[in-house]
Amino acid sequence: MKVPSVAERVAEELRYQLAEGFLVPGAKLTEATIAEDLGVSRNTVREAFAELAGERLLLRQPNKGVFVATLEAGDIHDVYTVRRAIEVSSIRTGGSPERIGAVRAAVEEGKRAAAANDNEGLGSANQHFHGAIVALAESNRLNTIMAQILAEMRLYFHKATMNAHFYSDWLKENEQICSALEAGELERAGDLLLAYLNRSEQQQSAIHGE
Amino acid sequence: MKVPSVAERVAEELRYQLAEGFLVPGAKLTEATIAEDLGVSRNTVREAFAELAGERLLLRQPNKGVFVATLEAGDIHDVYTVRRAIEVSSIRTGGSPERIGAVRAAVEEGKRAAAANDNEGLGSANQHFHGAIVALAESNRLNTIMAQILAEMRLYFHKATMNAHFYSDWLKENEQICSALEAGELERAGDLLLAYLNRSEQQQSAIHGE
DNA sequence: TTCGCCGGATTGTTCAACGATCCAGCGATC
DNA sequence: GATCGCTGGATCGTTGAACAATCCGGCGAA
Repeated sequence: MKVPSVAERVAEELRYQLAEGFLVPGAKLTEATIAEDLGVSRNTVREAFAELAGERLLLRQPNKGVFVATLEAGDIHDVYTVRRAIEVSSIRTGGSPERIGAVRAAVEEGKRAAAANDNEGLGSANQHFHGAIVALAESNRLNTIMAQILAEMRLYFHKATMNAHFYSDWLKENEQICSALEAGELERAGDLLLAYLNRSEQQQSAIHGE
Repeated sequence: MKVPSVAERVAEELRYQLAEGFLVPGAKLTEATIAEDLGVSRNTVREAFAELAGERLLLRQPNKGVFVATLEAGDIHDVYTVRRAIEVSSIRTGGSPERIGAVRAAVEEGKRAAAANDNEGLGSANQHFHGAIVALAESNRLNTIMAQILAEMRLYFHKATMNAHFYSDWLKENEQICSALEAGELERAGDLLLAYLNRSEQQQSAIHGE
């Protein structure tokens, strides 16, 4: 029976287009255009913009317009700093068996995607994996923070910048991390995860502007 | 020369009133009333509401209105889970001498407030202390997350719930943490900070609903 | 007492308008 | 030929009014 508000649906549609890469970083979004395209009022678009700007997906420049967020110098390090903080902290809490099961499920999802040569599926499986790790901490706030970070990464590090062998390493590593977690070796799981995040940051830095 | 937008100023005014306790948790904010009080349009108020709702300071209930956020069951644990993740992680990065100096400055600020019996000052000094710790990591995103968490805590754990001896313990502890940080004993500093956060959570849980 | 309906109040959304601000282009000046 | 300043058009920021949808409290009927 619940019907999300129009503004919410507009935000959702924009989020989708951002994740799919239909809107590339730096692109300008004109209020009137979006309003007309989606058959909605300019004020409503405005509200959606405010929401997405709060999530750092859009950048609002007063009197100039809103633009799809672009990667500034230091942003990569910034994002990974947040991930190190919340992912490592979360995995070290251990988590309930159900939550650990969700992590395992994400690992298996990745294996299936790899077997099917589904590059797209590999990406989302990896995101599910890291989302499941944060979920171990049972904190709504951490979960939403992580969801925003993952949305940012989908935007910045889009399919174009992702090649297949990029994921292949992760699979083995995710498996190791998950095994350590299941075995209760929280210290080791945290160390493995931290090492992965550090290496991933290096790779991304090397690919992008550096 | 930069003039923040009207919506931004409205949001700022509401943030102030929330921090000062003029607006208590659970209170209803009627769009028309706020608009008239601040001499601003209803649409503008709406935009400010959206922003504050994104910061979890206000809760939006569709077709019912916006209310000052209230502490739900599990929220205390949730907030402290976030703090443990980002504060401990930040302090373990060490940080530049300038940033460490900022932490030291916050400690001294607390001492002065204690000497002057300035209860109000003690509270903000403590917030500066923890903000400075997060700033060690040099991450804009972590800083804004922490700022939001601190705003939430100002709202929930307001002066009324704070008594003087609540702070007195912290002073010595902050001093110890800061000393360990200055000495480069990052592990110990992190452990001390973690212990403090755990104890603080227990205290708050005991005071509130439990 | 409980149920259901009604009216007032508030929200969700749209629309039209106007001043403020920015930007590109163009001409004038050095 | 390059720089400066102006002008016009486009877009944003904000307002005010309007109307449907929804919620809430109260009142009457079963």
